[in-house]
Amino acid sequence: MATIHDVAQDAGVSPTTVSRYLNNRIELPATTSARIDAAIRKLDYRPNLLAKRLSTGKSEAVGLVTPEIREPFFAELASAFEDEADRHGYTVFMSSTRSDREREIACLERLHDRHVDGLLIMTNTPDDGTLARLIGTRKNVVLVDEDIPGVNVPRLFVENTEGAYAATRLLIEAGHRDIAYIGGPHGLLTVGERHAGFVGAMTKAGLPVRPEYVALGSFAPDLARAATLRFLELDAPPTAIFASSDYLAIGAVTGLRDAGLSIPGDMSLIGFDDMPFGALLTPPLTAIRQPVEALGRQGFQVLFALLNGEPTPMLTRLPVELIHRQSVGAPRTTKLKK
Amino acid sequence: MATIHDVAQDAGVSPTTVSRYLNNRIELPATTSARIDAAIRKLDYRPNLLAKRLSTGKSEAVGLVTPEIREPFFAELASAFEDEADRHGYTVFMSSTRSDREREIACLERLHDRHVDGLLIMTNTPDDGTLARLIGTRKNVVLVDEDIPGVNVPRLFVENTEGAYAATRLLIEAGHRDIAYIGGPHGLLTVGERHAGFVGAMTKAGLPVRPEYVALGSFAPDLARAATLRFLELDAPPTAIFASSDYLAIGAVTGLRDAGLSIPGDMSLIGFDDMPFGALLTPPLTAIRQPVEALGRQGFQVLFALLNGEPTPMLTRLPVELIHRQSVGAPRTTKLKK
DNA sequence: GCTGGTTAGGAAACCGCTTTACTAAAGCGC
DNA sequence: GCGCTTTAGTAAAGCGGTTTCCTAACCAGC
Repeated sequence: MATIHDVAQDAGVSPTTVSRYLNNRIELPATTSARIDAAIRKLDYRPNLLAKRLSTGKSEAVGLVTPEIREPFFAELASAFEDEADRHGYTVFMSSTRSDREREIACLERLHDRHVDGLLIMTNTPDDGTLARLIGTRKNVVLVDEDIPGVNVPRLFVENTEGAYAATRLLIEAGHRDIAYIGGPHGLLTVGERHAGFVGAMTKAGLPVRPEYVALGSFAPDLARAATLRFLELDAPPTAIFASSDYLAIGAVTGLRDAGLSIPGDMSLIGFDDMPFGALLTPPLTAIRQPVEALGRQGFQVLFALLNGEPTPMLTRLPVELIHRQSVGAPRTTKLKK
Repeated sequence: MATIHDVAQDAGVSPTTVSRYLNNRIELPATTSARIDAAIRKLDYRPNLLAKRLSTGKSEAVGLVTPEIREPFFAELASAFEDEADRHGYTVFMSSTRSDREREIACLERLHDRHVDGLLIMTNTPDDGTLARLIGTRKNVVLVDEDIPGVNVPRLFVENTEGAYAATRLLIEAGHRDIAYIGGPHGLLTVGERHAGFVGAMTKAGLPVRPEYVALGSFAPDLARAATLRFLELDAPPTAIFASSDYLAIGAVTGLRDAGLSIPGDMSLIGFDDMPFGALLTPPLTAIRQPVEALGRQGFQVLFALLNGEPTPMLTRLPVELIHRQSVGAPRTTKLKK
């Protein structure tokens, strides 16, 4: 492969000149630049990025850390992030940590290793402080969707509380009083905020938040399914369920289906995320839509600003939106068959 | 940040020694190695990967090129691929080309630029020869899922023909004679093979393949929806549809739902891929399952072998599996309401 | 005490590019 | 034709490793 030296030699100038010409750090007479251009074309020269990076200390690559790229929420976000990065001339290293702390740490190391210039991190397992400590020592990190307590980096979240409030309000306005809530793991910002929104709406409406109607624990659909079946075992099962992610809603749908119940006839259901598959469920899932595309794009933009030393908002909240579909109806009037 | 020189100085040896020690290219007396280890720990030394790569010419990173990471098939595959790569100490550069030829080419360039050591490429738009020509000049490329005609690199496909044959057989055995087929864009191996499997099964059963029952064109669900509605306009609409991808099946489901028809009562439907959401549809989608996890893992393994100069199979075919669910039933006995 | 083989480790070139500091030559004003 | 400013470049020192020779010191054998 041709190097900058070969080009320089062919064009009869020094490598310095070629380098500076290529990086627009010099004005060259037309004849000289023409010779360089010709040499580049003739030799099919392409700068060795590795060398360039070693020299400049920049990699023009950013990392995207997701818990699991298979999950539509992260895949959608990744897609938007990558598109935006590409548009700015950055390539992206993508990692699925599978919620493994070791792998999350490895990604941070990669940043340390100058593998990437910056990192957008999404996590969905509560941090014991390890991550926070590590991130504290790094530059150019942006947190999206979920917080890691104790780190002082730009963060991009959605209006979780407002969204959950709106979701709960919708159920209340449909006439529900016995509303169950399925959330994710304890100790997560999104979980806490959405729960707070739920509690807020209930309280404001003068409705009790009954502990047996609340299931927190994980983001696994299976647990949501189990929680749903547990709700149905109660003496007075709820008439509506608010699942704080579409993934959890799927578990609820499965549970209800297994129990032979209909949505929204026997049980109303509302999700949070509004993933494409939500519209395909029967009935199509009513949900709070997260602006996932915007989350990805703005996530990159914030990171980009950070990389360029521009001022960045330390906390951005993106609005959510209520998407009306058909999984919410009036409370059932008959008893559930057991 | 500490460099190898700092470590060497602190340990009282030369950088050469540290480098060789770190790369297991030298046997050192315990006292010396202990001093080096201590220095590394003390200085929190981490080798600069960029420098290492420039020096060795290897990047220990591989690229994964997908048309669209948002699509579950690719996301699932990416997840498995990444996991396998991680296990081998490789990091992965992931790209969503959005089926943009320019971006596909850019990924290939990245390989050229030694950004990555190898590339696993998935495409779903027919090639006009551009890609083939470019790949011809590159080393360490593996093709997965879809072929690019005219390139001589290891390829990893599934048994498309057999799968389509089995899907069609299932419909035939359920009593269907008027079976429609929705495929992807012309000129793609998977499309051709699946179509061939469909035609094969029909012919073998002595059934006619009616051109008005065949819709080829793209992988967009919307087109599948439109095709489905077109089928319903026919004087004698088919009684079953074989969609050659789950994504297309979704379009068919939407079309049928819009037409107020039930599955499988009015129309049987079978998909190809068996994505997680298939099980969530109502009714759950019967489909040919592609071994997407294996596709990802073996894809990496083949690439890994290639990188290490080991012999690699030039063509691997992974078996598919028929997943029985509830979207296939007996042909309707009554006329469709128009 | 000399030779030859280990052991332990180092000097220097190199990977390909960037960048700082510097200069030769041309142009210009007077 | 002398000094000053531009113009058009260049030499060389990095960036942080790896790797190919080397060599100094020690020891065994004769």
